[in-house]
Amino acid sequence: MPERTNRRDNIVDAAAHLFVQNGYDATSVRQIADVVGVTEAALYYHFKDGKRELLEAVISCQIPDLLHVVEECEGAETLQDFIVQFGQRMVALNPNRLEKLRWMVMEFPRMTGDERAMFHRKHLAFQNRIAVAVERFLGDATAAKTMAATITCMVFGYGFLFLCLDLQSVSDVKSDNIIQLLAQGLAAATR
Amino acid sequence: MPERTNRRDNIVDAAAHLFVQNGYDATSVRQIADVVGVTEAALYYHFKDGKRELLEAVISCQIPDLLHVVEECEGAETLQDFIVQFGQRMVALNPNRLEKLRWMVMEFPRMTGDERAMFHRKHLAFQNRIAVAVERFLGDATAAKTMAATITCMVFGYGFLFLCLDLQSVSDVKSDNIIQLLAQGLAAATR
DNA sequence: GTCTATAGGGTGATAGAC
DNA sequence: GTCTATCACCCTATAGAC
Repeated sequence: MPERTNRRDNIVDAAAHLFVQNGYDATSVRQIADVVGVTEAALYYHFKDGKRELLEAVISCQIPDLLHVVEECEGAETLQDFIVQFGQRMVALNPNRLEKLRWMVMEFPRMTGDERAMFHRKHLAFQNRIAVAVERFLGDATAAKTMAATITCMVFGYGFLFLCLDLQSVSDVKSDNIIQLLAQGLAAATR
Repeated sequence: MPERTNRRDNIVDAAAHLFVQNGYDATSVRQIADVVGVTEAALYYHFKDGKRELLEAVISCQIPDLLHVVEECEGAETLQDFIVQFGQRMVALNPNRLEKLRWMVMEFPRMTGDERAMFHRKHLAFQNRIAVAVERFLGDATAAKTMAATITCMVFGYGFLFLCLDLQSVSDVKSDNIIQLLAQGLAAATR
């Protein structure tokens, strides 16, 4: 394995881990080099533009891909069932998916236009996939888009508040109850 | 530690602004001192424990207070009306309220248990106030709590995705449509 | 490609004069 | 309370040997 792995990729992986864990500013190039097991100088050979180029590389490979979560729910037979399945799968996601998204929020102000556009493209693809999935229950494309946006706001809002900010440790409201209420409501709103 | 001098408050204000704007790590003590118009040494006289104590002071005065938003909606005559009013007021909030919350998410991992508890207390007060406000439409305290949690997830999710991550600039879904859909749905779910 | 060595500057923090 | 002067350390980045 050591022979076949690309050093550049190793560096990006290490940087990604440290950036997400401690933040870009709190992570030094030295720290990254230590984790990879090379010197700083070697690192600057691979990334001529230094730390910022490293950030760029990390951003483009750290945008979480969640399309598969939508796919897994496409067998649902009712809108209510779809929302429940989707919500439960999203909440059950590997916690480091959320860590990555938290980090995106954190670094967003320092991203370039291109980097932001990359994130937007990926997120819109996700949201559109949801819209397509729910359109068969609604029949109307515009309504489906609004529905998809509503569902994503809900799910990410829960993630940020209850998981990132650890509200779950002090609130007795359970995610299942929120999901049930939302699913029932949104289904009822379309009848 | 006698009373709070005026200077001390000036320092906290300057630090708060810089921390929220650029992040804790990217802000130097020197920078803060420059903005206030004193030297670093003077700053260390007021905050014996240095930069970390400064962060502590900033955290405790930066947790956004949103209770008044709930109060302003308490005249609503139906649940649907309440949600619409509340959602619109939240979206219309001064953008720097959201900046502060974004910053809380950013710095959360480095907060102490006490600092997190302070945030949790304040947020739960907010959420409970919503629960009390909607209880008259539901009659059931548990259902009101779930409803309050759902509404906050929705509103903060919109804030993070569409405002912090600027999804509004690339999505054609408008906040009003999301709010309307949610309000209609949640009202319908209780009938 | 990777190393050693080092430049050049910023950082948090302190001592002691006023 | 505020200053000047200074510390020891860490940072990003580069030059040149191997």
